[in-house]
Amino acid sequence: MPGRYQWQNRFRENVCRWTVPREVILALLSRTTEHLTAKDIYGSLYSMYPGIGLTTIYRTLELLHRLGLVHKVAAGDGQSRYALKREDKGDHHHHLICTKCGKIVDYRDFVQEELELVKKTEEALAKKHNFAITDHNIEFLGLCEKCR
Amino acid sequence: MPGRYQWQNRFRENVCRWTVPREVILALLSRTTEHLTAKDIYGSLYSMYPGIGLTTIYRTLELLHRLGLVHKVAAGDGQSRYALKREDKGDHHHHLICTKCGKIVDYRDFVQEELELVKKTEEALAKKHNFAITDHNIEFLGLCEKCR
DNA sequence: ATTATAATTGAAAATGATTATCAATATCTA
DNA sequence: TAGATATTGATAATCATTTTCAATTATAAT
Ligand SMILES: [Mn+2]
Ligand SMILES: [Mn+2]
Ligand SMILES: [Zn+2]
Ligand SMILES: [Zn+2]
Repeated sequence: MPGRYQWQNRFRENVCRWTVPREVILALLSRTTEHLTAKDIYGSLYSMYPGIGLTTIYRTLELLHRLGLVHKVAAGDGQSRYALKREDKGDHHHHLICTKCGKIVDYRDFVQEELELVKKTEEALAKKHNFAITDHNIEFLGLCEKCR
Repeated sequence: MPGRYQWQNRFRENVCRWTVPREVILALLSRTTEHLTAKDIYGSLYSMYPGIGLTTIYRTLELLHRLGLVHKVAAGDGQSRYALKREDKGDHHHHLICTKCGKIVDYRDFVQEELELVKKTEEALAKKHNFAITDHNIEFLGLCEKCR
């Protein structure tokens, strides 16, 4: 349980309670580097925690997203996918997405170069269009090995 | 009607018929630079063409996307938005997206630099992960002037 | 021009992901 | 420990998009 105490604190700051479903969902997310759908999570948790509600999973993921603990990615196949943000600074990455099956691959090649460009662009755009920019996506779309 | 004949030909090549709904939808898309939802289109067309079905709009947009005539963008607010691809080479652009209201702003600043990096990254990733890459997205997310 | 074929349309119903409701329960604070 | 209130899970509701299917229309062949 990597950041368990940090998580608890983050929750308390926001008047959120530390509950079993939340702990179990965070634990699952921290055990994988994959990008999971709500249903993926529901399925994985079922053996350890039958009775957990899909609704709770959606609510928890939304909360974690609001607290900035997870990334939420739209793979274009209709469902959202979630992955835990790692505290590790060098973890920033971008995505390669299969538009057929929704698979998401993290990549870190050239990310440093991309980030420099992103920073420059972001500043210019924020000013020019009066946007409060909070995030960016760089993603390549196509068909994965299995789906092509 | 900018590319009307090109469109007709593109349709014929694909055993697709040139119909009134398709012409009207393309005409509408070619009159604006905005990114429209299926419902936006349905609403705009209603006066000129009452009786058009929302289903037909979805089907046509999907077809246009398959033929490579429109961009399909997921603004993260649940609906997809569509914009006609311009034949003009210099039209390539990336997006600034409001996560609250779904507004999409095209930007062309720094796009040249971005494209060089994109090209390099795309080649490396395609080889490394055995993906057939067909497209890319570079988007900045945040709140627009009205929504912040 | 007429006809035959197959693509297209639109209404209605179905789907599938996500959200809202609400009574029961669990967590936290004092 | 007890009370205040945040959270849960079952259920129903939304909402965008798809599917079905009989009627209509565009195109190719006569
Ligand atoms: Mn990722
Ligand atoms: Mn655009
Ligand atoms: Zn795939
Ligand atoms: Zn906005």
